[in-house]
Amino acid sequence: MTFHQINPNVSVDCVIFSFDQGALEVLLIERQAGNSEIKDDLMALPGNLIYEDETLDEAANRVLSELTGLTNIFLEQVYTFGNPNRISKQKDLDWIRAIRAIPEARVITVAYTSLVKKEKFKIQPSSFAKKAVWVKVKEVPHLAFDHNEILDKALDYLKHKIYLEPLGYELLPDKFTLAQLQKLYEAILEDSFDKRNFRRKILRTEFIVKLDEKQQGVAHKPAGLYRFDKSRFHKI
Amino acid sequence: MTFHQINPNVSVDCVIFSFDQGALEVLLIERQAGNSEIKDDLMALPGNLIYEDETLDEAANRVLSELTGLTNIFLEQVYTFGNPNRISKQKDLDWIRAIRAIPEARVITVAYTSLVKKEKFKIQPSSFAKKAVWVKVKEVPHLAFDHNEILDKALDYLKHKIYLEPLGYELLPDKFTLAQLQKLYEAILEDSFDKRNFRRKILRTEFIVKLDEKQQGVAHKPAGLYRFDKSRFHKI
DNA sequence: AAACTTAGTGTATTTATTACACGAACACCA
DNA sequence: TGGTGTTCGTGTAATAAATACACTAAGTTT
Repeated sequence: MTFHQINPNVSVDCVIFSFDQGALEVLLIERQAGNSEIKDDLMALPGNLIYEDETLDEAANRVLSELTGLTNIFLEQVYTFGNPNRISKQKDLDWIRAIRAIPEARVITVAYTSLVKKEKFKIQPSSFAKKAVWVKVKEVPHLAFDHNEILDKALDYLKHKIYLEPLGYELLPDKFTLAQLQKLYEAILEDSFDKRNFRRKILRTEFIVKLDEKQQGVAHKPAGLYRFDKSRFHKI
Repeated sequence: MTFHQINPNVSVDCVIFSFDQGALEVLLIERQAGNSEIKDDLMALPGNLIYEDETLDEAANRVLSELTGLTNIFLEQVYTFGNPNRISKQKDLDWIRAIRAIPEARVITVAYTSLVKKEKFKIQPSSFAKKAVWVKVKEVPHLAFDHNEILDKALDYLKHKIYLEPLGYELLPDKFTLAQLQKLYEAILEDSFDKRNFRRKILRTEFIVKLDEKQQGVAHKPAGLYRFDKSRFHKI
């Protein structure tokens, strides 16, 4: 175990999305002020101050892993939030005072985002995260700090990104139906599409390959299963 | 004059683009270490540490104005660079040592960008910028710190942005020809287009209005002049 | 075997993209 | 003043993409 110097002015926050039963979800922690007596009922994005000897990308990975147990996630930078009074709610001030070595330091935070297949990662909260939970994006409560604003920015980022990349690859199980994929697009873009047109458009891109397998155990005509072939991606 | 506390860990850098004679240009400063003896031949993006009591956006505006005289520019955040050894060239270290109160502090920098009509702004370098100059993007030399990387990121940002907004508005004179506009698109996207198709596409968007005026003093058939009507913008 | 539920498919219309060439208008010069 | 040089401005045909729209098929449940 080596020691790391903490930079008191810069933090990272992670906005991790997942997709389950037709709804986008985000990973939140219920923060806990170490061994202090602070009882804190605000949820937050996993985030923390960076070390002096790591890059921002590394910090995001480390912090995410420390707070939620998720490792080897491909995180992308979204935006940096640096309002001097982004920490101003009393609950936030109390929490900062309980947990930080230099509680009065101004902190600017760099937001990162990623998409994970929920079932492939076991979340194991640790350190000051009381627990980590998946919350439907549509049901996210009022969060700590400016974390609602950060979440909104990450959602905007997703909307752009889905035009550039086959995002489903990161969010859906390895084998999926076109109906699932369509629901994913609809959830991210907050829109709805005609089934036939969606299929034609998606299959034209050729990064989706039909398998010789069907859904099982559903009380209706079973859907065919597909998988991604990322190498064939061109553009949606 | 009020005093401001400087945050030693966070800076902003500004990537200001302009367009002249068919080429994109970027605003650079030739930095000078205050009253020190340091002779420094690297050019840099205008940038500096932030104050504790200003937002990042405000810092970008202040720093740009202090170093180049440009004021009231609409700056947008692009990306944040936080590699722990982004300051490692000897020239950069020397310069930092000459100019900064805490030269050993790790600095992460938030990059901002904007587009300006060159002829509308007089650049007036001040403080430690020896002078500020417009340099063609294609002819930018090796810059201080990681500023070439920052410039590249801002260029990528522009490429995306031009699909979403009528960028010419910010870069061209109030009255312009369609050939100028086409050259602008070609410069930003590093591509070339068929004249007829470009015109059809651009005019279809309806945010460009034909004026009852022509170019003057050119040794060929004069082109019609157009202006932007931003209110009509929909999408390219 | 009837009812229920979701899967899977085709066509016609409109709109966008691409590829491509020549006469018109002006300044300049001989 | 007429000829040369230069950029301007325009149309059409072919292909590709987007949109709007409804019924039968294949399973499970009762």
